[in-house]
Amino acid sequence: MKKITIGEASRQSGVKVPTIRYYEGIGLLSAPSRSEGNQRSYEPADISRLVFIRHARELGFEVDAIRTLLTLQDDPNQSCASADAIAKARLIDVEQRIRSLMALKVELEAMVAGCGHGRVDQCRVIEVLADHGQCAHSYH
Amino acid sequence: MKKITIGEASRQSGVKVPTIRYYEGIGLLSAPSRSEGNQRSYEPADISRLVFIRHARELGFEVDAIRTLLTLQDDPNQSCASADAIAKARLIDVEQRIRSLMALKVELEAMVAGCGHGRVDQCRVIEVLADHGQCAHSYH
DNA sequence: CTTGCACCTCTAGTCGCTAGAGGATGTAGG
DNA sequence: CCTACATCCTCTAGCGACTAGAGGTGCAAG
Repeated sequence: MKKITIGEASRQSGVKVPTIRYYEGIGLLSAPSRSEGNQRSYEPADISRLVFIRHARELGFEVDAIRTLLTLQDDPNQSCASADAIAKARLIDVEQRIRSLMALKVELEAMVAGCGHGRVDQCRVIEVLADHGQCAHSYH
Repeated sequence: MKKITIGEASRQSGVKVPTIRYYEGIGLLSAPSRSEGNQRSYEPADISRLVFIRHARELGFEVDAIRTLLTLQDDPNQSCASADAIAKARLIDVEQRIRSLMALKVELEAMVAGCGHGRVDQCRVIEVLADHGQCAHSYH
């Protein structure tokens, strides 16, 4: 039952101090009790919640999605269909992003390979950017 | 020498009208001449510049990087080493992003596959987020 | 001449934080 | 007990790259 300060909570959860306060402000984390001197005092459950949030953020889930996931976590009797849907949507998004980035990689490689370190008027980087028709791929 | 309105410039360049004004505001695009009635009047060169900007943005270049690329384009006597460096940095960034996203994809796939559409207390999505140790990869 | 769309400027909002000011509290050493 | 210093508090403003909306003007077709 020892009190966990915000700094300690930050160290244990890996979430920065101002970010913890920010999460409280937007209602992702409920306001903890306060010490005599008005300092936040966290409990182990809050640390778990912060780890959950951090992990979800690292996986690219938006704050709104995390809010939904957290309400699901709080009530384990619900169907997990929502959580499943959120994860699936995120997966589709990630797959799309990977495809775009792969195409982009090809294009950048061609740009860099084409650049002979001469003057700008022979530079493929500039040329490709100026004229979309030069693109290796026209995915965008 | 017909005047190109901002709407027409938008259609031809693929850059939205408010975004064109925004680019003017941040100095990416110089302020065009105005009509009698104070309406912006663009020239073909402006459209090219907008296409250049749009293309670079789609490739993920930041506005600051584009600013540099544009000054290079304006003065073709310079060495293209800067443009080359910008493109190379971007390539490295893209490769890193692809690696992260691939690892993330694996993790999301495991989550979604593990979800039996039952109740939340058996849901792998929630479980994995709550306990980092469950991760397929610990890259983050 | 009116209708209605496109244009104008300006401000404020988006997202997920991050930085800094200016002050209070808590703790360790002397 | 005093001082020094880290940590905490609240509040506001800033980031990047736009986007949305209010409130008003210009212009072209019917």
